Amino acid sequence: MRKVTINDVAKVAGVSKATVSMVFNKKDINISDETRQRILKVAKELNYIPNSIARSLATNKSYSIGIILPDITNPFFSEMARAIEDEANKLGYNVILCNTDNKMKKEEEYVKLLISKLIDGIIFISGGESKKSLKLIKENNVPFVLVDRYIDGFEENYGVYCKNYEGVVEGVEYLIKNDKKRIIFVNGTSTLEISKQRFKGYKDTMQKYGLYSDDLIFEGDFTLESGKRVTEEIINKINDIDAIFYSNDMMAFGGIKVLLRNGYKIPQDISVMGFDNIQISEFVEPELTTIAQPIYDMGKDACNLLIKLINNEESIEKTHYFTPKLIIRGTT
Amino acid sequence: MRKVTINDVAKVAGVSKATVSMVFNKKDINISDETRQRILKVAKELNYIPNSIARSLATNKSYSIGIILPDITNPFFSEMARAIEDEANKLGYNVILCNTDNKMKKEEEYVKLLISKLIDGIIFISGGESKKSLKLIKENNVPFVLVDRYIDGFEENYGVYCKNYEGVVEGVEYLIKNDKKRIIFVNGTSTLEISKQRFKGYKDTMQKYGLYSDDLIFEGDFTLESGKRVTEEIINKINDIDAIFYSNDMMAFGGIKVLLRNGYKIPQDISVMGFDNIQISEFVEPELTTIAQPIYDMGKDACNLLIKLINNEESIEKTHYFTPKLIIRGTT
DNA sequence: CTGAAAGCGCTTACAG
DNA sequence: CTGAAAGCGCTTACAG
Repeated sequence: MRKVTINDVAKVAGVSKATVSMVFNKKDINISDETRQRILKVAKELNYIPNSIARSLATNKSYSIGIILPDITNPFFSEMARAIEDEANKLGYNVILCNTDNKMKKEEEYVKLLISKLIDGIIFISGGESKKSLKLIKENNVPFVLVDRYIDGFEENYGVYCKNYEGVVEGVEYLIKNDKKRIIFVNGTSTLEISKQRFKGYKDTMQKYGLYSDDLIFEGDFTLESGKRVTEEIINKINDIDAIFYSNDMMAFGGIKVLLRNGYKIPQDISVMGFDNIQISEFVEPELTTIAQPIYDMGKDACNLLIKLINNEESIEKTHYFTPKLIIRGTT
Repeated sequence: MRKVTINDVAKVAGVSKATVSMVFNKKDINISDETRQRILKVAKELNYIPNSIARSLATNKSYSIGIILPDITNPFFSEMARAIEDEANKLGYNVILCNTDNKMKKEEEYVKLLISKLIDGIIFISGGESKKSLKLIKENNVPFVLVDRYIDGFEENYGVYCKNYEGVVEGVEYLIKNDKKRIIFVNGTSTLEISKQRFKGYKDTMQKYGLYSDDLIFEGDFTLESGKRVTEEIINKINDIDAIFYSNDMMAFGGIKVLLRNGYKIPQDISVMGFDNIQISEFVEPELTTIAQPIYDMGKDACNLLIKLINNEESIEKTHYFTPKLIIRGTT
């Protein structure tokens, strides 16, 4: 059961394969309507599915993009991936999924793989410095868009980010306006640029109101587990806490568990705020007050940007900054 | 900046491209160690990355598999996808992600796309009957493995499933043993085979103990929203509820919210049980008692099975059934 | 131990 | 309006 090829269609329709090719690629201005119809009919009868691998080899275009991210299991990334895939599909591209677990080695291997598959472009949510990977990508002239995670030295590249600093400022201002004074900040992995930005937003705002103090700062790694661990540490060490600002939602969930189990009432005893607004923040009870990143829009935008790059539509703004938004729910 | 090809490597190394090809494909038994080393060295210097599109065209193998699923944003599927991608990657394959939203039309379009990309195999988590899609897949001799969702008329095909019936039986038995008598069952989309199996597990067990009654049955569609909606209906209609068995975790989360908001204490007033054991079931407080599907193992197994099929390793069991397991947590 | 040549299924100037 | 031919970058018998 050999697959039917363009040759089969051409033979049956009594034309050359060039003509068939043109019809299928809509470069058929010069082909008589009669011929076109005949070709289309034959192709249908034969259940012809064009071999896009052969096509890619000839055109040097794969209509595939790669999406490199730490872990699809993390709701933030799965929502992002969903947005990207939706948009890519709409524009005729499909998406190769790559989970890196923030490992530089895995990133690099995936990049090589993607290049070897003649990928048209890459959406890259980096797990760290990603030096070698980015070098490879650039050497091979593969268009790419960085998302979410800033990378040192790549400020000049195409990227879609969130205004982390402003988001945290808005959150802290809100807490302070509601008479919270002792506001703990739980930072994420402190080597990441986004963590630095979020922390700075907190620090600047607290200092502005004369509320800053070093001993209010703790550090997790963006995981639920770390949220639990840090929160236990917090309630052992610190008295009279008014609120805890977790720099992402996952850590906030972990924190809420620990607080509830230790008899704290949320928000009566302690207010809790997160960052991201992943879907689950509405699952927990009370629902999480958080700084919402427009995750879907960011993914969609990143994909659009990438595909514009692929099509050589230059002269576009290189970096896009999305504005996060305070969403007040039950934990404050 | 043309990409470097096998020809470039061959020329610089002073050999034919056939020799280079053989070295890169480990078919180099016949090649002198000296030549091999020289080729490898040149390749490295030139940063040669083989063009696997060309390779695919020549070998009719893409080392890509497609994974068709309803929605990567749903934690059950993202955990599954993660398992599949991990395993695929380990075996040298990569994964094209396809979200269908349970739409038959989207499934079909993706199948065509995957076939045109010479995909080696497909992992198919169907969103319904999927007749046309499966017909296409079969006509084109693409190996495939069904996962999670049974499809009528395809019992004879390769598939990886969970023993839904047994799982629910175990859960209901457990509730009954703990003196629950009025046990509500919230079914999922009732047209799906998995829903039928889960419902039957409930019905048989309840009848066995003389506890069955039609008015204890409700129906959602596996979404959080439907869990909320149905639960509101339940507390308006039914008195003296001992427990609610939701046929997946997402609906249970929705239900828990509604129960808590209406002043019910869990598990003191009402016990709650879910099905799946997605990661989030540990995020909520109290943590969800649920029937755990071995999601990761199932995904891993499905991927392994598929790749065996791709390699023509026949004589394997066609259908794999995984046994779910009761996990007792805070809601019972 | 290595090379020349055909072929995978397309696309794309070019010629007519 | 349509076809012949070259080429995309590999692999794979086959010959020596």
